[in-house]
Amino acid sequence: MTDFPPPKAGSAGDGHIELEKAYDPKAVEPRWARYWVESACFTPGAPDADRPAFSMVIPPPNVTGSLHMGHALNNTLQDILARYHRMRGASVLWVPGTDHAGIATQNVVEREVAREGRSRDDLGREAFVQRVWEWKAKYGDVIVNQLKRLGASCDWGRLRFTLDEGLSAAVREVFVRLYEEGLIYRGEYMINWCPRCRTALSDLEAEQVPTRGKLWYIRYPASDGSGGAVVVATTRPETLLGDMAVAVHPEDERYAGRVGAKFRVPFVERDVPLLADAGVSREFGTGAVKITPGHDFKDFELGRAHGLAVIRVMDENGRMTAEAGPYAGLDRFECRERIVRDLQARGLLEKEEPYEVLLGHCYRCRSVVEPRVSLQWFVRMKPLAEPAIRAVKEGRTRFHPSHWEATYFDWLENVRDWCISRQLWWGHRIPVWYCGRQSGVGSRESAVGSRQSCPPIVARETPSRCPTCGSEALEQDPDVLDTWFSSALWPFSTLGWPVQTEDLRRFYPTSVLVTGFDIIFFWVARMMMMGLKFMDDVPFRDVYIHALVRDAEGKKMSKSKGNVIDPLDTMGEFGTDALRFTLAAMVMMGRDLRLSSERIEGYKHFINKLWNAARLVLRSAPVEADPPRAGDPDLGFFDRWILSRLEAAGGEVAAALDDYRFSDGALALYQFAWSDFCDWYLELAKLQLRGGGAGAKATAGVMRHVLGALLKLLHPYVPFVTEELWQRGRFSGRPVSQERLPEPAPAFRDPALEAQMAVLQDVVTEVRHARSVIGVPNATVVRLALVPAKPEVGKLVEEHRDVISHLARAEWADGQLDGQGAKSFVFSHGQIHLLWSEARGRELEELDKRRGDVVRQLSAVRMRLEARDFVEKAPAEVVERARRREEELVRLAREIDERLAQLR
RNA sequence: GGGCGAUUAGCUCAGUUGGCUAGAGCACUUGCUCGACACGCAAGGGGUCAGAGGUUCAAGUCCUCUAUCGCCCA
Repeated sequence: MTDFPPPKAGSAGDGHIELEKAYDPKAVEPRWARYWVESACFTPGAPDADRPAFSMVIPPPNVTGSLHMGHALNNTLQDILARYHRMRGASVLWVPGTDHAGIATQNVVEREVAREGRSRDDLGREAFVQRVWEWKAKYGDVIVNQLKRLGASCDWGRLRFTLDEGLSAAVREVFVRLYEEGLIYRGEYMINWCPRCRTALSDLEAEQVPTRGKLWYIRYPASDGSGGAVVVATTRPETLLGDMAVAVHPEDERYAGRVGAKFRVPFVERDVPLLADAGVSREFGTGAVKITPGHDFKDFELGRAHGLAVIRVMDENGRMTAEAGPYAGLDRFECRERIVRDLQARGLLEKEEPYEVLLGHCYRCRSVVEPRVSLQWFVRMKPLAEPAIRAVKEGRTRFHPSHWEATYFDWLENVRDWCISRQLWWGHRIPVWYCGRQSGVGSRESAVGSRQSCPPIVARETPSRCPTCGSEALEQDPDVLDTWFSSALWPFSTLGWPVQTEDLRRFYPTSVLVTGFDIIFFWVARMMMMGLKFMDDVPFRDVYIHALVRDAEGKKMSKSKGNVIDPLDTMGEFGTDALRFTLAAMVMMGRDLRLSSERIEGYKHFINKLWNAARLVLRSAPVEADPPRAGDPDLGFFDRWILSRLEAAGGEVAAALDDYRFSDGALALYQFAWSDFCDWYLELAKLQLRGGGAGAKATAGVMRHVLGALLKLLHPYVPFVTEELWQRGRFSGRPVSQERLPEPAPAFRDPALEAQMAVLQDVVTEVRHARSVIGVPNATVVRLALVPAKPEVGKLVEEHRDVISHLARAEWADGQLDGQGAKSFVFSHGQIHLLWSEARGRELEELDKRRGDVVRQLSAVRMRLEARDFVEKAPAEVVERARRREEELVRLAREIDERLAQLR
């Protein structure tokens, strides 16, 4: 392990340490980020029977990417878990890596090449792929470095890339085995095609977006020259060039008797039959629809059922083919306009009306995708989906929050086969070879009834000759696999599979996957399928699904809207810890999180507060101060109180994080640190230290102990400031990231004492309130008398007179102050009298106001107590509480009335 | 069309299996250079828990319906 970064000067040298007045994250964070990476302290270490394994794989960001708020959230949450479990003593492995992101990366490099005035075809496949690798070598680490800067405690030595050798071997192995088992097949089907990217897409990659379009009503004249016609409604008139039929619902009387008649498709002058098919909706348009088996999903199926031929009128660039007759060579959208114009000219356009259509858009380039018949590779999903459904039903993998299971089931239960081939150059080349020069590999649209005589060779190792005929003229399938195909293997491919590694044995299944709901289908479900298929076990025990980061108005952040909050800017302005804590505190189960820089600034203040609390502790309590022991008689009331509160806070954080309630843990620590520790304990500790003696020594020990424990508990959330303070405070010779979280120490828990403290806090607050009401200046020490409502309160107040007097800036008057012009206040624990006659106070209004509250509450409590069945049916304890409350309110009312009578 | 999730203070959100006076942060008002911190301290104002009905001794919490908003799938 490398040495700590050099400590700042400024220590007093006698065990008391002086810190700067304010925390400066910029001066601290880069140092620790570098140290954590260089010291390689986040490796899981050697196997150890005493240390349970905790593992995660990072959702690999695209190599083209740069850190956005979604990454910041996702990785902050993972890092909290990693650091928390590491500090709980687990052997933690968090595997980092990046994704080659086929289309996205290819697009980026294509644009780069285009700036040189060339296309990828100009370069040729090999040279282009080489360019992409060069690009990756140059820019591929950008996001990795940003993750390091975020503090992500990954085992950076195990950084993986989906196109690495090992991961490629995994991809080949999976492909071959699925092929051998008949779960991968090649066939000619309707797929989504992006004419811009010139590749097939899976169903998921074609996003259905409601789009404003039109519905055109087109007349197809009867072929018999009778002058009859059928009118069809369509949103895509240009496809009529590929029409092979017109279809109606079999029970639609409007077309009764006309089924079987022929009609003429305009422009191509093709005679097509009127078919009856129950799949046709009678409500849509005229009830008659055109059937284009080559360019529509439904029509393709319908065409198969009725034995219609498939013709393609559009090519891979979205241009019209020779089959489009007079329109050949036109772009698809231009063609649509021309067709509509020409229909109008021929009087074949009945009408057009506005219509909202669901249009598939390429999820990478936003182009409108075209349904297109082509020869592609597919994964048969049903047999893989079934075990994935069962694993979640049986609770072998659990979703958090669990309602996402419904989404998961819904997709898997209706899943369709997955088109996995992509007509790209950047990715895992499909491990299939075809024998013979004439195999027609390149033309994926003519392979039906292909001339090749030898079966395709599907192999893990690149073959040198055809096993069937011995020919050496082999050609590899030109396509690459869908990027998500390799992502699906990520939980085991990163651990070494197909080699049976030690890592696989130790860390598979991983403990939890942390990801956003938007990739449940794309990624989570597919990993489940592949993990169960090839590892015979689920890939992760838990799936924690978090929501999206939005702007303050709840809108999705996007560059075009200009509402993006850049995590890197934020980290520079407020500090990484502030950003991390904000994200963790705001992430509520399954709900979007509305981020604003005000919010982050607020938590920056918290970090500074922590810094200053440490500043006080480190300057006041020497390094050598002994940690507290339960039962030590030197421990004061308030020492025991803060130790008890610390126990509670530690327990809350652990319970919260074990349950993925990140925000509950964060808020518990926020409350503990700010309210309990700073506002109350440290103020009391100052007093205690001034008293000197054994009590002061014990308090110094408690101050350091609680600060140390707080730093550990906060460390998973805010690693930088805690690491800095741990080191500056000389808490141990190791980084806090390598420390163990405090073990639960139930001996320090003391709920009865906490209840007493709550009474004291009420008393102090009440005196402060009274001062404020009657306008006593802050600096003035006021004379105070207190009449306790109960003997216990009196005893408690007596024991802590000095403390109350200090915190409330008051000095005790002996005996009553009545009749000396004192102002009086009535509250739950008694009456307060303040000697203050200078200014006209607002005592009367205050008493009146309080009287109103008391009367209202009293009537509510009485109503309950007098209700017929309450006393009989409610639990005894609830009834008892109500009775006590009633008594208290009666007393308050009486005392307020007495006082008011005196005053009036 | 099917599904999921919301609706609580000006804003963003908590609120376990129904049970004390519905909480927090931010914002707001007032007063503060008391030896950690103005990135702060102290005190305070602010809510018919979307609406209607029901179950119950008791509903922000459970059930039904309505309204509005968001997301996913087709």
